[in-house]
Amino acid sequence: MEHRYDPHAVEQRWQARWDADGAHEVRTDASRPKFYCLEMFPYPSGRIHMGHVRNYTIGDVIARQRRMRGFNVMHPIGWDAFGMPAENAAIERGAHPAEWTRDNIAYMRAQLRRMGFSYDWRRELATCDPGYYRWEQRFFLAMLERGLAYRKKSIVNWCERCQTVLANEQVEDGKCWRCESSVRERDLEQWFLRITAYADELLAGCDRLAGWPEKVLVMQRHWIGRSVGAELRFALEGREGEILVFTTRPDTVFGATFVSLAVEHPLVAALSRGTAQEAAVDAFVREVRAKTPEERAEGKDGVFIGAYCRHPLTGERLPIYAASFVLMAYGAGAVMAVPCHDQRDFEFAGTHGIPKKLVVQPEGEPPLDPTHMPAAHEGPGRLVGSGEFDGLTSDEAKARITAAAEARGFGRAATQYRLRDWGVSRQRYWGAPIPVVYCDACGIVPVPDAELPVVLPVDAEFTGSGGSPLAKLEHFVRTSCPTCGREARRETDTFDTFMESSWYFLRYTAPGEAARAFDGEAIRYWLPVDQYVGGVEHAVLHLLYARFFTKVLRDLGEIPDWEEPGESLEPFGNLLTQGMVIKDGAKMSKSKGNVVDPDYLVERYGADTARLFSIFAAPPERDLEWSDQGVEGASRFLHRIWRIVARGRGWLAGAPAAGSAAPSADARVLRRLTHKTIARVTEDVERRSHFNTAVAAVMELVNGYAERIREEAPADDGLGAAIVEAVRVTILLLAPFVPHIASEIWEEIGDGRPLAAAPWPEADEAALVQDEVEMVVQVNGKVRGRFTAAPDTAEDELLVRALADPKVQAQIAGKPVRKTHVVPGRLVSLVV
RNA sequence: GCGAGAGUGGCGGAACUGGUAGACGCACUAGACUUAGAAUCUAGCCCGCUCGUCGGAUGGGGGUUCGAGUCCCCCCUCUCGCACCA
Repeated sequence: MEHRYDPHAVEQRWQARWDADGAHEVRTDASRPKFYCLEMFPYPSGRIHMGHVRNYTIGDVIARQRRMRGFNVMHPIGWDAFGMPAENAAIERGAHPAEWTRDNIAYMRAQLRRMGFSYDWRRELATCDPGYYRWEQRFFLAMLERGLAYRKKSIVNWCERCQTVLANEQVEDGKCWRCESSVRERDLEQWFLRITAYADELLAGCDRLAGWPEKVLVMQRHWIGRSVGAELRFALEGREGEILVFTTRPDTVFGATFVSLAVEHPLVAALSRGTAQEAAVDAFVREVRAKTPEERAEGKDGVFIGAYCRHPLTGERLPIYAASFVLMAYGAGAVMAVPCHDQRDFEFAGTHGIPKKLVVQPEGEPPLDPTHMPAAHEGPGRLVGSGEFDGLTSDEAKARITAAAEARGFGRAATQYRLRDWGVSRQRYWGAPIPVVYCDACGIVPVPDAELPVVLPVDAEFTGSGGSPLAKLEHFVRTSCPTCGREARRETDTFDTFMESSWYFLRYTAPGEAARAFDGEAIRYWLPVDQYVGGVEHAVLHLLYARFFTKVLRDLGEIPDWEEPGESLEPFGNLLTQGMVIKDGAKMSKSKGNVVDPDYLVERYGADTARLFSIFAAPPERDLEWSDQGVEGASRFLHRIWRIVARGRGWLAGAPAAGSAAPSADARVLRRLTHKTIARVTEDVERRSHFNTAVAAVMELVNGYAERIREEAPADDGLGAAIVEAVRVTILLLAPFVPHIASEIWEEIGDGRPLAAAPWPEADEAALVQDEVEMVVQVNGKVRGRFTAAPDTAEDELLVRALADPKVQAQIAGKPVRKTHVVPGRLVSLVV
């Protein structure tokens, strides 16, 4: 052991040793309990950033601690290697996306190794590898066969800058989630995955995810957005046909005084044609469709389309409007408008002079007057003006009116979701090719399994304009139809990269398998992921898609079901969403110029300091404010431990003296601190995931014995033994956080076994027992005195001792004590 | 607007089920060591004063309780998510 702590020498030495020993390689072993610890894999952007350091340190602490606990721990890493930055680099710098990605992976892999993360590197995978995405192509074709993948022309979110389509989840505030430019609507033929078919299971599964943050579950439930109501049909007046609407308020149907259609609704053009309104409707539709989604969200505009429909129950004539706020993509793209009981319809009716009809009267309130209501009444109540349904509560009426609609043939119960099917086509090069062929004679033809993978060709040109480079590659596009053999065209779109990240955690269980996607035995053993760690920004995107994919793969028979029969199959048992790394009040980003490079940290202080700082500065789920001085503090703590141990190495390394018959009070106090610390750290790491307080507890322990370690052993043998125990425990408890320095010190003063084989310490209950506890005496709620007593002192006795305190007597001042509370081991409370 | 979370020293943060508020770290102050500095060690470090085992203090106001940072009600501020989903 060197006199002075040299992090680089220590870290290189142990990293080399772990590699040589295959220390973190794991195999499926049914005889041992498993623990699957996973962090969200990185996009190989070039270099790791502090967010990665934090994310992967948290995961590594958990992985290493569970290993010490005896679990067979799988801790894998890989690369989310497809995506637009690689293509942009090609356009800007001429580097091929494949080379750019490969070089980035090489650099970042070296960075992760220098951090000392305990990955099983044999399981490493990159999603741009054809050996990976070929399975995805097969899953897609299986989905196609089952109708879970389909092609349709639809209005899509188009990002001009990225020249591609975006899923709804990738549009934030009307802007592209990656480049933040405005998104426009565009009509395109796209491939979709039928995630809506799994809406109910995805929703039900949320209730079983007890190990997820409530906030993420709330976001997912809201995103799925299940609403129960009815579909009702309103017959057109004077011609064949009807308007289908979805409503969650069938109880208010008698209050409908008009019907609103989305401007994209086919009946808008059809019904207005030839009427006096035709020109006005055309102009309005053009105006609205030219708007960006956020512009469109501003007002509640609309126009009468010159046609009427009939109320299904009263036969009344209702005008039909086209309205900007009605969404074609939700429900039937049409709504029955009930001004008195829906605020949007209320406002719309006001500006267009449409009558309002009250049909729900809130109970226990004076009757509402539709002509003087300041706002719609959207709450419940009893029905009025609704014929045979008058007097029913809203809830009763919902059921009765829906039943009536069904019986009379103008509607039925229906459920709608906010969730839309997942559009997976991207007009980009650097992604997995979609394995289908278009044949003039046979239509859409899947690429036969034997011809998979459809490999992404390397010889594309990257100009940055004119759409996908793949479409310009004749030798790729021109192919023959697998069915009829005639000339055909390949699909030139590639998959959304969220496809690859939706199943990588399954592939880690059998990374080298060339003949099949998964090994069922391995899946059954390792899944679900016991702890998943990643950024909250994926609360709906990645985490919803991955849950969906897991269920689909089960239904396709690709993976076994590891849950109880009838339960939703969930991939991630526990989820920890870590906060962002902040500097000067803002997220670290190149554009803000507030980035701290992990390489600099590791060079200057070493990986253990970088790890310790990112753990200690804040609890994991909260944002972490960067602090140069905080890093200094972390480094100082490691140097301090080194120094303390180096000072006492002469006697600390010897075998601990067996506990002498009657240890001194000093020794007992230190032993108690040691075992209290074990209990606290274990609780913080395993149950609370409060790694910052776990480290603080170890620091307290060190403070408790540091000054007693001199070059010479203390004269008190019992104390010497207690110190040796305390130091060893310190190193064991720190091992998951700062594994290099812990290994080095353990080699010097450990119990002879390698640290890798040392178990996590167990708190000794007997050592925790206190001889005496400090009792507090409160008078009228204020602390007025203290005394010490044995923890098992009787309550009567404690009361007597409390009253004997002169300070307490002074406060009581002869007044009668009206009430007493004794909490043994804590306090005596007196009221006068 | 709706939903979720959070407001504690100069700073990051502790206080888990109501029981000594401010653990741990940073910064700061004084002292020791040193030619000097760095490093290290020792002590102090919420505010106030009449310097006491004193008074006040966990965004503001009220309540429950012997006792509230913690529970309940009202208000203020901040962060995040969703925002015409019929």
